[in-house]
Amino acid sequence: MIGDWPILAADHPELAHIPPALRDAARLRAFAAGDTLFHQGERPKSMYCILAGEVRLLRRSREGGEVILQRSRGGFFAEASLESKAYHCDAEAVAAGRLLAFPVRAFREALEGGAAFRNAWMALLAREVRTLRARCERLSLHGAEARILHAIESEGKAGTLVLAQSRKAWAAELGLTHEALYRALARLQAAGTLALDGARLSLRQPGRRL
Amino acid sequence: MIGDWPILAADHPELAHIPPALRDAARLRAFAAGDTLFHQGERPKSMYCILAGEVRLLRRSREGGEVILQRSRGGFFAEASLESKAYHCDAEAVAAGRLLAFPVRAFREALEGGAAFRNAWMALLAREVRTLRARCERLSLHGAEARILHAIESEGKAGTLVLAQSRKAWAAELGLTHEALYRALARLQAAGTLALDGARLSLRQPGRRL
DNA sequence: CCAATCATATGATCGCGATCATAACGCAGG
DNA sequence: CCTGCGTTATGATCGCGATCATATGATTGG
Repeated sequence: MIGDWPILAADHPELAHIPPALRDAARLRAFAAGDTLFHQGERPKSMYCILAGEVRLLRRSREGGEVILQRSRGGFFAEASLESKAYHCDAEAVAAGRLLAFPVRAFREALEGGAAFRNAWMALLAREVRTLRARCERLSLHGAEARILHAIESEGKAGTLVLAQSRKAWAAELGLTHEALYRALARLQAAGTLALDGARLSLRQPGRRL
Repeated sequence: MIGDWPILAADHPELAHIPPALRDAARLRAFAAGDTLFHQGERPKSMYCILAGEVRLLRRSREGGEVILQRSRGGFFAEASLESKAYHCDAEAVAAGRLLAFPVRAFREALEGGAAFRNAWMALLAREVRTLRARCERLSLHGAEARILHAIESEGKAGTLVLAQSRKAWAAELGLTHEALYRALARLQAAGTLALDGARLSLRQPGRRL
């Protein structure tokens, strides 16, 4: 049982609608880099929510091939394990951190039990789908500048995006090396397309005089 | 009201769990290339499921910038519109086709009304999230061959993937030009890594004698 | 308070994939 | 049957981003 829930929920909005019963069933756990959270083939016993650190879902083929299916640096992951009888991949921590483990049974009961939590969960999934689809479109653009502009227009508000992470980490999310990102940002700024102010990226509409 | 529902459901598995009441509220509609299904700012009145054709969700900025948020060639899209008060983007048809329109109100009532449909909907969203996350990881790989192998390992069964589309269309999904895909496939086949048989792509584990 | 580490740059080189061009092939429709 | 279109190829060229290297500023921790 977790004492400082309000503090947790403040930092992690996805926890906001967790009902008390499920909250009481949750367990806080720390993990180290290299830890394995679960193995392919096991039956899902918990639903996990990453609070800090980084976890990867990966599938190993017999020949040693390793395929990363997801990289999570926060929030729920492996949401489909709620319904599935067995994991289809391994979960390995890349960087130490903390997570919340919700027993699958309690999670399902919470979903059955209250419309509020259920709707919040469906909304969370639907938002995630929307974000991911936009990210896929962005990643299938060629050229660093196109991806940057796409990100600002699709994830920012009114042409302004405030980064919640380092530019280096953002580069990885954009499918670029950090060098390519730095250079593209410099080019866009030099061209007057973009205004940079720390974590704040603002589009400056061309042809608009100040 | 739609007469040939069983035929539709056979071709579109995502329709399998739609309850009778919602089924009766659905409307079948044809659209042409260039048609606009909805505009940014409008209140969502329907939940759409594409049966044929292609629809794009896009956001237009004042400066004429156009950002594609999603490209749908089948299945539900804009799932988040169930909860939101207004669309955040336009929906435009790129290729003529047909869609099912479910009134939002009826859809929500169906979700409230029966656990079976609700669970099927949540499972559908969770599966979509999983697929999309894997696709994002794939698109952030550099190199055509790496993306091909990732796709086979993550979407195929036992090292074999059967394409449901043309290779050219698959190239777009992999974020590659068709030329790059053809060449990479030829290279992988020449190297003995991959066996090609029409729409069938099979990994041949290196070192394994037949 | 200094050392270590990481983020932020920027330069030089090289390889891969985008792009443009051309061609064989299969398939559908007139 | 032949025509036309889309898919499957393959060749040649070029530009962008990956990679390796180096340097400075910021942050953290001992």
